[in-house]
Amino acid sequence: MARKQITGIGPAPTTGADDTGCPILHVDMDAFFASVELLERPELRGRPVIVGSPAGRGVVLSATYEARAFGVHSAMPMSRARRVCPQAVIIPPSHGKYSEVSKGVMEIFHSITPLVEPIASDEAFLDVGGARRRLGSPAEIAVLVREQVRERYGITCSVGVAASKFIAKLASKQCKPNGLLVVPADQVVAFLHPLPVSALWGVGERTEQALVRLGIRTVGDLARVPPTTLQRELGPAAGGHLAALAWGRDERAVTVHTPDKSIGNEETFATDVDDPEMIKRELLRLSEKVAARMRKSGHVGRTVSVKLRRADFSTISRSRTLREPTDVAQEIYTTACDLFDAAGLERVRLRLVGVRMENLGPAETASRQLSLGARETGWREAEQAMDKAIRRFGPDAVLPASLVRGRLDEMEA
DNA sequence: TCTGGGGTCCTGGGACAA
DNA sequence: TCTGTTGTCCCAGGACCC
Repeated sequence: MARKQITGIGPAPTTGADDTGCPILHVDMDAFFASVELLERPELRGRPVIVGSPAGRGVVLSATYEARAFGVHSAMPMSRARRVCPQAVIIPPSHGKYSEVSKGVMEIFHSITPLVEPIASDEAFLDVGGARRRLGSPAEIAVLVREQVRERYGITCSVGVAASKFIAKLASKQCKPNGLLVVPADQVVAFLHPLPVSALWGVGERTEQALVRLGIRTVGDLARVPPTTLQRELGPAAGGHLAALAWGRDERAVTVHTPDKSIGNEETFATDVDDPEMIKRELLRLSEKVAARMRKSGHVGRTVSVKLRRADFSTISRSRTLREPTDVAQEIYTTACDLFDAAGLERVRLRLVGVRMENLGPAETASRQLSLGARETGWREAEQAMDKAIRRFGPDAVLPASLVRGRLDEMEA
């Protein structure tokens, strides 16, 4: 889903350009969540529609182009979106629906090439180098993808075609909505250099400010700065990365599978909370959620990380690496509570808490270590039994006692 | 005027071992 | 035995992505 607002003007959208040596497609669904919602509510077509939570502290997840015309964009606080576009129809998100459509769209991509790298529910890179003989040139394949997505799901997408992932991604962004843009290999620099520096991957608000302070506003400006200067100003990794991107150099291949590095959940309270008991109850709920996801995906993790955001939005994190990897909620929860206690934030108003497991590995490893007698508490078996009950009877079938108590408190209140 | 949730990656500092 | 160097791991924080 497009988050960055790219304002630079690229070349006119084209499908007749030379696509020799341009095997990479970046496919990006247009206003994906909003488009999916309009499938069920066609009467809203042509009207400003915002997908996001109508109550509480939320942000815009997706908005139709009619809403964007008023300045609404993804990640904007809902309160502000309502203010700038009061006539917008607001629809609460239904993630299940979006992942259904996303799954189907990814199937279309896989019918074209096995080299598909999903980067979000609504976008993916495709390497179509091996599909030319069967399906035609990359630009022809891009046309085919767009037709198939529209025919099967009635929603539009934009496709960038280029020699590298980075240029293909910029191209799809430039031709939105409902466009197709080929950037020929010999025109990469001409395409790239007029763009604002914020168009580059890795340049967010902070880095843009730092670059503007150096008098760098466009990618062309950036390209003229010696890489050593960029590395000094932005650090060795970011500086080197941007120096390469400014000349269109991006060697990354389309990667079909990247292993998960962490699994976590976080929750923003409806109102700020300073009651340690309530915060720990939330830590338990999040630990249960994270552990269940880990067991479902066959992961164990060694590092427990807790995120705490104060009412003023300042955020701290604390982590601890365990002796043995785990997927047991009770162990995660105990560690999370220790970390919370040690942070010294009792009676500090918090707006968000999060629990994350890092240092992931396959669960078989942990089972082997357990069978060697490393740790036998019975919690793992109990939680596996809980998983079974939940699969059979639904998410509320089994709850830890303290969470049941919390719910009763909420009901009484 | 207010800022979700799920992630990845990088940096820098401290501890520790070789 | 002490000191300096280097590499690795751990931890905290921040920037960035969708």
